Amino acid sequence: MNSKSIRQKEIAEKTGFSINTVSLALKGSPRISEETRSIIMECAKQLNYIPNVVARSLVQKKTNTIGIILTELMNPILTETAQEIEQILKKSGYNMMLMITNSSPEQEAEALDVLVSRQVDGILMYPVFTANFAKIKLLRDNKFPIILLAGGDYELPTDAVYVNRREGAYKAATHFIQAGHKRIGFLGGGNYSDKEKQNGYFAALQDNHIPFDPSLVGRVQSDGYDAGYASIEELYKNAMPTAVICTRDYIALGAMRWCRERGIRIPEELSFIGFDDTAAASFAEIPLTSVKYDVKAVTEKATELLFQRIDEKDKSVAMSIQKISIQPRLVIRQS
Amino acid sequence: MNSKSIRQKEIAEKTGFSINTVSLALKGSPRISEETRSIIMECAKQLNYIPNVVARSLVQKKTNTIGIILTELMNPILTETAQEIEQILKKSGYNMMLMITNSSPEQEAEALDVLVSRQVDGILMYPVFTANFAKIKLLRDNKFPIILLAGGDYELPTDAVYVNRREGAYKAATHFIQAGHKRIGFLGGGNYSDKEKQNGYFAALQDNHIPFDPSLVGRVQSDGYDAGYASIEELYKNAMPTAVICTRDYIALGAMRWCRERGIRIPEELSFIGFDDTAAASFAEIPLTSVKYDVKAVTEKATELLFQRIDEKDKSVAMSIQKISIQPRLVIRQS
DNA sequence: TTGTATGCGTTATCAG
DNA sequence: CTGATAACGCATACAA
Repeated sequence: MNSKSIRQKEIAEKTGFSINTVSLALKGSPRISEETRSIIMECAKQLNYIPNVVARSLVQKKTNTIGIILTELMNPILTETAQEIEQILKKSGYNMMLMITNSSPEQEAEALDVLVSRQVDGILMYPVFTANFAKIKLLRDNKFPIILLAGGDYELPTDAVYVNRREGAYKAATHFIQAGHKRIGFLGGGNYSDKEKQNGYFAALQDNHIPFDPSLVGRVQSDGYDAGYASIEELYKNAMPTAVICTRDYIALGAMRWCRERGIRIPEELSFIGFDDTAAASFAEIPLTSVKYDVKAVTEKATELLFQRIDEKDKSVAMSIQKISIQPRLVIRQS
Repeated sequence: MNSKSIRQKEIAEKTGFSINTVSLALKGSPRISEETRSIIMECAKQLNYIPNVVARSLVQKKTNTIGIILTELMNPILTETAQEIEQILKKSGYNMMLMITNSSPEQEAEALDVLVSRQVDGILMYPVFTANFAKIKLLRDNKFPIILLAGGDYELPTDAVYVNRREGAYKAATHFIQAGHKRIGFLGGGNYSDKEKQNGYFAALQDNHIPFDPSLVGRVQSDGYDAGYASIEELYKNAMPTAVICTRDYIALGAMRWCRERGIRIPEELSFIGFDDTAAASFAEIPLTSVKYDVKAVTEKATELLFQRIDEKDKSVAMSIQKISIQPRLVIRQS
């Protein structure tokens, strides 16, 4: 891409060897004599030769690129996911093409198409919902390496590594129950992961023989601080809970602010548990108990699995589909 | 990449046309009759043809890929930067290869090399420091499109779009001075951007004829919440400031917590201003006044400039080097 | 309107 | 140990 781009051809002409010899020498093939190798290397350095990875990818049918599809980046969990994946990939000689879907199925479909046409060696994706499962299944059927970072419960025969949100909510509810709470609220949105959490909450109530009161389940319009602030009032006034599970830390923090402004004491009058164990949870005025999403565990397992799938493409044997579930952990603080 | 990868060749054989005709028809060339075009399109759809962008890139000498180099992703400013850039690039038909340097000059150099060898059409980078300026200059001299997202003050003839941190600190200090503060502290780290802020702080003191007391400048070891918490004590006890400018919101929030735990009232006894206007600043117990880093302005200007540089490569004319400075704005809250 | 020939920069195959 | 030749999949100039 320089003004005069140096190719192997130039250094072949300069040194008098064939292009082939140059190619072999540059990648340190043992078939080339030490002497000519050093001549070629020297010349390459002098001309500031930079290999053209695009050409190499074309002939090797391998781009050393992994596509990452995320719904957004501002969610701290996904930020960390992206960062961790980048670190791991780099160590293994891969680079990362990052696509953000804004939780739009159309953008997700587009991202999949783009990545496939760019010949990425594999894809890690945090799916929007189930909208593109047909497309994903098609890829999977063609042995394309693709791992989902969520949705182990999905009815889709695809590899997935995910945090068991249902279990997280179950643990949160159980924690409240053991502390003597009887009226435990739930505040979340309508998306799939929140539904999973809600199921865990229900299960804990049921296992502990606590009757379910529908008014204890509040709905939130978005998943930010403001939404928590805006939604807690209705839940609080209608159901009078003594504890509330919120599907995101920020929702809990917003709700806690609403309480603070009205003199409702936390945790004496009302307790909270959030999800994801974000930094904000730990340094809130009243540090928030939270269900920790173990990003490192997810990214490590997911990349490991992805690399296995990539290796498999050459061989004929293939592992069966893997659904790897990571257990969440409750980080107990003062809320 | 499918089990049997469909190429233009296959659809040429199937339809009886030449590969060339197929190629032209698929990209909707007007030179192909409507009839054969629809035949070819139909066949392509049926075979689920996916173009090989790698091959296309090789011949066109254009990858439609932009490299993004960031020091990290967990810093909210950089998270937003990455997300915004992705959105803008997508609209213009580009995709993004993301590299994280962990503030290591070695990793930064490596990232530059990788991106160049991958033939990206341009690079946007948030530089670690000045370590790789020779390399960057070399690229720039070869007309490689590269825009720095920081460091307008750097002595480097390269395009840059950045937020004027010096000006931000100047505004913060002036705000305090106008509120009657005489003993204004400064809490920051030793990196380049914090130095710039410190210079703005000095300038404001000087312009308002406030004598400078070295004990008012505190040093922080990292740039997180804990660092602020740990570092405010020394500054407070040694210099007894009535207001403190912190180089990051999190530093301020940590310091504010330390004060709260000791009954120091904010803002009556001690005021704070942070930098970046992060979400955490707005919903802190005492909402934090902060110098807003206008990510959207930076990313929009930077991509615009980058696209111009990319266009220029074809033409012989070239703009002179651009240093675009974005003015920060003080978001005043209750701290 | 369509087909032929050539090239993008590299690696792979097979001789020598 | 080294060199000639053919791929990789697509796009382009030039013919027909």
